[in-house]
Amino acid sequence: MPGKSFYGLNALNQDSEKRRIPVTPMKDTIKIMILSAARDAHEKGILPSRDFPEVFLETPKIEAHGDFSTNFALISASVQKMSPKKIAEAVVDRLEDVRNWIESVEVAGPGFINFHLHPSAWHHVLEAVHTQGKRYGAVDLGKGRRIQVEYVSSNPTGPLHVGHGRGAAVGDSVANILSFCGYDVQKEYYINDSGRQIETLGRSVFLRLKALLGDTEPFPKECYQGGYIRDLAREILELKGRGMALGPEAEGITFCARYAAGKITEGMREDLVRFGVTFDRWFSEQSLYDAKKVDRTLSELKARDVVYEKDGALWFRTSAYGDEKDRVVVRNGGQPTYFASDIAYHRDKFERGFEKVIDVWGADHHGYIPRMEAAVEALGNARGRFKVILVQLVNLLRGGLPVAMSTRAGEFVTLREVIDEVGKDAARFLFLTRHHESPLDFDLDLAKKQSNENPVYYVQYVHARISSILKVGKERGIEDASFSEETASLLLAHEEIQLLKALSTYPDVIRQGAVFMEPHRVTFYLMDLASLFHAYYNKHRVLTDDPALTHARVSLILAIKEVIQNGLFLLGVSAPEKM
RNA sequence: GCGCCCGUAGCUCAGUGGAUAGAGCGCCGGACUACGAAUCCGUAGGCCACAGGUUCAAAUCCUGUCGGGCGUACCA
Repeated sequence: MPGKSFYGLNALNQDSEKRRIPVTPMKDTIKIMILSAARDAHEKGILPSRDFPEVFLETPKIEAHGDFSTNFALISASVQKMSPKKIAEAVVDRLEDVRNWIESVEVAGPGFINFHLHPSAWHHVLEAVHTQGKRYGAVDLGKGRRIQVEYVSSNPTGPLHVGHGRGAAVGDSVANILSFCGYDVQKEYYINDSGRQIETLGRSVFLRLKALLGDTEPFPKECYQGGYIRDLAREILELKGRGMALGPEAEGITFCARYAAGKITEGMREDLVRFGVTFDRWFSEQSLYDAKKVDRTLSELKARDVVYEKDGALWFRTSAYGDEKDRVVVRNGGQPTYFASDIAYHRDKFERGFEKVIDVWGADHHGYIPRMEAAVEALGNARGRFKVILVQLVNLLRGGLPVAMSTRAGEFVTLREVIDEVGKDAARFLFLTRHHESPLDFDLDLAKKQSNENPVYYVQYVHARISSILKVGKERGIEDASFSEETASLLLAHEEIQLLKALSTYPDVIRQGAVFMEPHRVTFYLMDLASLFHAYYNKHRVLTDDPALTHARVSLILAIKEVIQNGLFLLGVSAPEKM
């Protein structure tokens, strides 16, 4: 116990030590200032209650309201039974500006406390970015805890289309952000390589195969219509000869199903690699059956007494866990439903030791969420350990007009085609320019445009531009761009302070992106930062006649480059040196 | 019918209860003999769908209404 307080004193008293730990974001430091001022006011008997709310510090939209502002006094009013203004004044009177950051503090409006900081306060941000480098913004939320993100998981019955691309972009970026924030993340793809759909796939290919040999039987509507089915049939014909089509149907279908599913899965894997998405594991549904895990799951459900028989089928009492009705897990006839294997799959995930399990689903599956949550809970896992991220659909446009897509007719624009046409970077970035639950118009023509209409290049251009400046700088003999307190203090232009402020909020953006699992926050942040940089660039020269100022500015743009690169990486987008 | 998501500038969208609601695009007018003009600067544009409620404070939370999307299978 004595050690603890000693440590605290020690850390506060040594000025030089203090300077070496600018790692604490500015906001936290100011929050602590406010709290200790409030405590002090309480001890002096000015504030009656010692029950203080959490301090929210925000950056006001209006510059006249300061660099930071807090509603602390307002939300304390009811507890303290005092007017917000009086509380605010009591706090302001006792603020101890240990780091000498504060230029002025004022009580404004109904009781806001507004902080105006010295420009020098912001220079520490630059130090933080330089010392932390690639780790800048990496708030440790996960502390090494294991989390799994499962995404795409498209059935191997046809190629990936644009909608899957959005799911891939969102899932992959969420996984990246969580990983950056200290979680031990596993990226997984679930392959539905079993059941009725796969049988239909096999039948489709088998029938096309027979047709190749002159069979005139009409092709059923419920079969997969796409041209890729014929291609697969041709491959099989080449591989196995005519015997396959003429032999027993059941065997033919089974072979075709397995062959087609394997081929299609392989194709999806290749498309995803081109898209910059790689998984740690591809998990086969069939493997659950092979390992008897579906059976064992059903036994466990029986043991837990959450299933019952009715009309010859086995029902899961999901309604007892918030679902609107009970669901069948084994059909009349003994066939397990997909729900059964999904339960087994999620049981397996938790058995593998993940503390949290995230599924990224298309919005058309949202009706499935309550039953899956019910299942997870019925198996003894706390509700919060399972989360579904819903991704809304994508409307594909070309020049503002919708591109006709019909999955059933087999006419759709594949993800592969989109990547080939607009490029991986543009596609991934644009998929992340919306909240994932908001529908997205994806315009192929716009995605290709190398103009201000296309935000990808706007952000990447910052990186290329800075790289270019650094190159020129190097030619002029500027080698050292490391942080230095003396030169950093020369960064006093309004645009420079704005950039430093923007850099200081990056950790917050990342934290929110991780907590809410919303990568679009990073996208928007990057566009804002890019905008500030471009404005700065057009107004000020980085490479000047003044060596000290040049050094300061080079170290500033280096920090911007670092953050841009880092943010783009989290989105799965490259940061080019040249464009 | 019931459930979920959405309704914010002409268009596409941000906005975890805070002060005067923000971007981009589009329109119009400007800025390169200097580090990359894929850039920048300047105007204009709003009953945050509507009506109540909660509170010091609501685009944000609650209830209802209207409009759009999706779901509501012994399909996935």
